[in-house]
Amino acid sequence: MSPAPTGDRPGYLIKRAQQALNQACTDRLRPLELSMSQYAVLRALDDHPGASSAELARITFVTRQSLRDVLGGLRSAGLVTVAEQASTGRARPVTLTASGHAKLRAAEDLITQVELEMLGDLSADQRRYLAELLRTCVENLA
Amino acid sequence: MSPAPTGDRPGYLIKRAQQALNQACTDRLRPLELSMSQYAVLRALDDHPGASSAELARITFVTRQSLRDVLGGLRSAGLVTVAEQASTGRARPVTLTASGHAKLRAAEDLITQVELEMLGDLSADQRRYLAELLRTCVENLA
DNA sequence: TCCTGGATGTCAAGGTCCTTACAGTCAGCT
DNA sequence: AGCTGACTGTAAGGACCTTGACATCCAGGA
Repeated sequence: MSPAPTGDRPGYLIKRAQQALNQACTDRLRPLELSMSQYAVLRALDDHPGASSAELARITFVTRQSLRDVLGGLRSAGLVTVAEQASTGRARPVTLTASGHAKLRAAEDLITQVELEMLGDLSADQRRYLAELLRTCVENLA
Repeated sequence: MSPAPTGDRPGYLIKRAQQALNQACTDRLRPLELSMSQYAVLRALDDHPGASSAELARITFVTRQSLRDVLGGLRSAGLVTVAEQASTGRARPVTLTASGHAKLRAAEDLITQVELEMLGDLSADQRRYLAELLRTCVENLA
């Protein structure tokens, strides 16, 4: 039994797809001066208003320390604000600013378009099935 | 038309799957003192013996500069050697050492196992279909 | 022959992410 | 009250990746 060729392995294909998608999104987001990491945090913040840094880290599946780096950029860009006072414990709520909201909406349009291009002429059934298979993969690894 | 929930978007799922797979592989490779980036280069080098640094960069879809960083680690770990003399132009062939080969074989076994876990009880048809859909996505973005 | 374009290697700087480590805060239990 | 454990924020250092820039080498055409 010879192993499958590199280009046919599921791991390679998933990495490859994510790489291509990330590249395409990064390119589209460049005019907005927004990185994919920053976009992910804005998105998480929109879904969970007032979340703390640690919460955002869990939501985006990175460490608190990584998120701190990204949050610094978002703060200095004026897209988010961090409360001075902790709500509970040491956790300080982070909130989107008006320009943060605007930037997010603009970014979402671009990202949505890239996703549509990626899916191309796949049928609704195929799209659902792809999502289903990927969810299964994630669950199997958890 | 409200946009799809974040967790249902294809982009999110692909990123999520890659993140989970990468995490699992990184954990398994830790005992070997080998990173996923290093594994990718060893694999590319096994498929393309004597490739130059720039060639390896193209194969692994990163920049020459990125590959240089990874190659430094592989060199100091004694897993690869870089020819002193350029073969043509400035391109110097990189080759796997004996311990590089051994390390790669050990790593491949671990990675293969992780991939099998990820696919779980998916049928052969489902696996082929997943690969097919991912390939289509990559092509649509190219 | 010259010289222009393409490819390669390299340096520098910045962004994102990780591990390891430490300090402050709170809830629950003794 | 005092302690312990869990959570949060912070810091330092390293790995990986990017863009931009520069020098070198080779092939092909004016």
